[in-house]
Amino acid sequence: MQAYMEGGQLSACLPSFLVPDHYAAFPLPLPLQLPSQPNNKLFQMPFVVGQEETENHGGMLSSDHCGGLYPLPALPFVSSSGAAAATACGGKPTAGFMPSTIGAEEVCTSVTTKLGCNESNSAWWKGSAATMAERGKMKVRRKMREPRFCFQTRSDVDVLDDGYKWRKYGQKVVKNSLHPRSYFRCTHSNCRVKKRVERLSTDCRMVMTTYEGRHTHSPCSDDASSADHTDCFSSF
DNA sequence: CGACTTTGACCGGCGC
DNA sequence: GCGCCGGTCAAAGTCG
Repeated sequence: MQAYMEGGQLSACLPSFLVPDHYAAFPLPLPLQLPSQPNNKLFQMPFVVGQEETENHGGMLSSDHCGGLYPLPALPFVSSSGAAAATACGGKPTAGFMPSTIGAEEVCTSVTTKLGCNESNSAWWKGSAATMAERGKMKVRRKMREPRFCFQTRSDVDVLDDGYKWRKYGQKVVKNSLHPRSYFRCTHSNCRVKKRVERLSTDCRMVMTTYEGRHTHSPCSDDASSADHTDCFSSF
C-alpha cells in the first residue's frame, strides 16, 4: 500500500495510481532527508516523468502496488548538489523531497521524441508581446515536454516551499477531481520550470506536486540575489 | 506602484 | 468533423 515517508526515511514504493499523465514513477535510490516537517507532512516517492506515456489522466489507475515503476531517468534540477538544499531556505514549511545526487540527464517523453527532443525549448512560452502566429508556434512547442518530477505530500497547505519562488499563472478544475489544479512557473528569469499542484480527490489531505523542467538556478536565488545561493546550500 | 493572484477565454490535442 | 479536456494567456483585481 502507500508508502509514506516519516522521520526522513522513505520506503521505495508508490501505488501507480498516483502517477498522473505522462509520468513514470521511479524508486528513490536514497532515503530522502527531511530537515524538518513542521506541518505534519508525510512524504511519498517522487516520480519522474519521461519515457512512457500512460493512459491515466486523472490519477485513477487502479494498481495498488509497485508495478510501473521505472529507474530514475532524470531530475528537474541542474544543480544536483543544490537540490536537497531546497529545504534550507526561509522559515516556511518545506518539502525536503529533492534527491541530491541523482544524475539529471535530460529525458524526453514519447511526444517530445516524436517531435524532436533536441529542438530548442527555450522559447516555447513568451511574454505578452507574442503575436498570435508566434503563439501558434508556442502551442506546438508546448508538447515538447520537459522532464517531469512528481511527488505527493500530506499537507494542510497546497503549495510547499521548496526553496524556489513561484508565480501562479493558472488554475483549472480538472475532470474527476474535486479540487482545482494550480499552475505555477518559476519566477527566476530564464528559468522555465513549471509546477502543478493539486489535491487528490481520493484523499484531500494529499497534495500532488508535479515539476516540469529543470531549474537553471539554485534554490533561494531570485533575480536579484542569485549570487547568494551558495550560502543557501552551505548548510547541506 | 510593482508583484502577485484570480479567472474567464482561448487554443491545440485527442478520442469518438 | 466535433466536442471534450488540459494547459496557457492576459486583463482585472488584490496585496504589501
